[in-house]
Amino acid sequence: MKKKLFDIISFAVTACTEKGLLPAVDVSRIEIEVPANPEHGDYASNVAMILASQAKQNPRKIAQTIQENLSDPAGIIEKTQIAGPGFLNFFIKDEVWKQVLQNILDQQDRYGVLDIGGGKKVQVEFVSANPTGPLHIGHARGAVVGDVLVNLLQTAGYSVSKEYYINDAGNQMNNLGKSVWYRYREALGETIEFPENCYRGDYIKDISAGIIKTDGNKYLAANEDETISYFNGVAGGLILEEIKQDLKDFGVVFDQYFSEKELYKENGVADLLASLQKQGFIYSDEGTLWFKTTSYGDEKDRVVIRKNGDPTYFAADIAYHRNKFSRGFDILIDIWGADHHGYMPRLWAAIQALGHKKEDLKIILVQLVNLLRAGEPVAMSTRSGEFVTLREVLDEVGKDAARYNFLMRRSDSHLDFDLDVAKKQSNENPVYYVQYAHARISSIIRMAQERGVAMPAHQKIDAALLAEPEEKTLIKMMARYPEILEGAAKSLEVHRITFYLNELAGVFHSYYNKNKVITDNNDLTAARLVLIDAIRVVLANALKILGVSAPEKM
RNA sequence: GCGCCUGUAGCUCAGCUGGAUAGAGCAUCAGACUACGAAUCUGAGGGCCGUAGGUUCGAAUCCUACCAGGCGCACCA
Repeated sequence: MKKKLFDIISFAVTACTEKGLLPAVDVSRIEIEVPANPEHGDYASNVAMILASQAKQNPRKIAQTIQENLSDPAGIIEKTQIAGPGFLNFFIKDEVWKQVLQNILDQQDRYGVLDIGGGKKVQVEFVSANPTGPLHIGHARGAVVGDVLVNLLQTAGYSVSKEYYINDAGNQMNNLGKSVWYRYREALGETIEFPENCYRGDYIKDISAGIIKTDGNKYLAANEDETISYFNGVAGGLILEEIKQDLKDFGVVFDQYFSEKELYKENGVADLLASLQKQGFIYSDEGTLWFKTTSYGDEKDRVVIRKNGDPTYFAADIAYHRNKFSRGFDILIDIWGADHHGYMPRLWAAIQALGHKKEDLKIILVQLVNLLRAGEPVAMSTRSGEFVTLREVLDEVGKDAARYNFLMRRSDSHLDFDLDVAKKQSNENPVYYVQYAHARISSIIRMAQERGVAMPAHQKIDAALLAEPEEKTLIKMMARYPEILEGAAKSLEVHRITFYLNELAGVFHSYYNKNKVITDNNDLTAARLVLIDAIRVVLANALKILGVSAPEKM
């Protein structure tokens, strides 16, 4: 709809220019928006105000000139008006709005599918937690945001792949093996002073107990380094499997798990660094290799090879991102916890050195979750083993409520997650509000069938009967659903869908309380059944993007 | 000290990338089931959009400086 109006307006502006009424002007900056106040029309454009400075004329006068030169071959405009400082307001004919009901019910679950992505290949990398312990509630937010973003971009016409980067080549993994090793010896009777940098969670004890069960105490006599390295692999594998299962139950299934170790195969990292050094992006200083990230705006250069010869995490990450691009992705999206924000400039520097544009790597920061219990902050740390796992939240709050909860806020705003409130599973939880609307509609349709009123063919209803204000509002809101998705996809802001859903459900509930769907008037009943069926489709489509179920009964 | 994020109703947050009279939910108060599902609805109160300047037809939104909170500032990941 916006697009149609944009064409009409720019056509009119061109006509004015040709007639010499307006100088040649740039039309690209004009905007078409939905006014907050319905008295201002269905859509409003700021053309005249934008053009005012270019054309050096009074905006209201320009608006009038444009208004007089509008042509509307498809006949969608009921009337136009000039208002305020020079807005050009458009009122769309009722018949045009009613047409969206047909569109929705013709397209069903395809309604809202867009082609703005043009099939471009996008990769979204998220969660990517080290397999040193189970996922906790802090990881859950990033998991949901990433998963929903993928769904959204797919709906918008991108070809999207979701990837989990397994950070399994560094010190932390070694500490994991060590932790298991200490617990192993402890379980076999030794008294152990547990080191500071080891993981203390109970899951470590479970893993060592498992090893004892199958292999007994034979590692006590074995080479310690080899044993730790072996335990490391065992523990990492087990934990990763658990992570995958937790994510799956949370509705998140990755297309690809990528191990950091892959990058080191066939000297991959070293070769890349050598070639970058040849190009002058890397220099050596007393046995340390530095990447010149400052030449791309970072505040200081960064080490890639330490004095002791070991590559840094950053070195591997450069190789990783080159690997991603080499797989043919046009756009990369990384989702990080906001505490890593300081890392952004150096990674952008790296991909630019590799010949890519900064815009080709988008980084979404997800603020950390502030965990509360009855209003009191809860300290969390993987190392100490004090944390609330994703699994616990899933078991107690449920997938739908947990996911919806994380989608209620912009990702870069801080989020308080109060366990006592979330676990209550009360109607304070907004997810039920939306699901209830869907269940209610399903129930009405069921009821109609029980009373012998079949769902009418949507092409045959008399849409003019839908004359209640709420009915018009509902239809217009549904017509805007694709525009909401487009805005969310372009800005990578998934929370917009959530807010849209709340609003749509709200208008429906209000409508429901004022009007009966099943009435004595057969034509009216038919029209209203079609209306609510369309609402049901839109609710279900949007909920599907969020990965939240649309129940027919609750 | 430097950098990033945030500051909007008592609380938790939106505000469509600069638009018309700043909106929801929760909480408070007053109402609505012999009606397709009351997990719902109707109404009321509640605001110096952190502060001060600037940009322009127009600012919660953009710029600058302060203030407050969070997070970073490793040859950790």
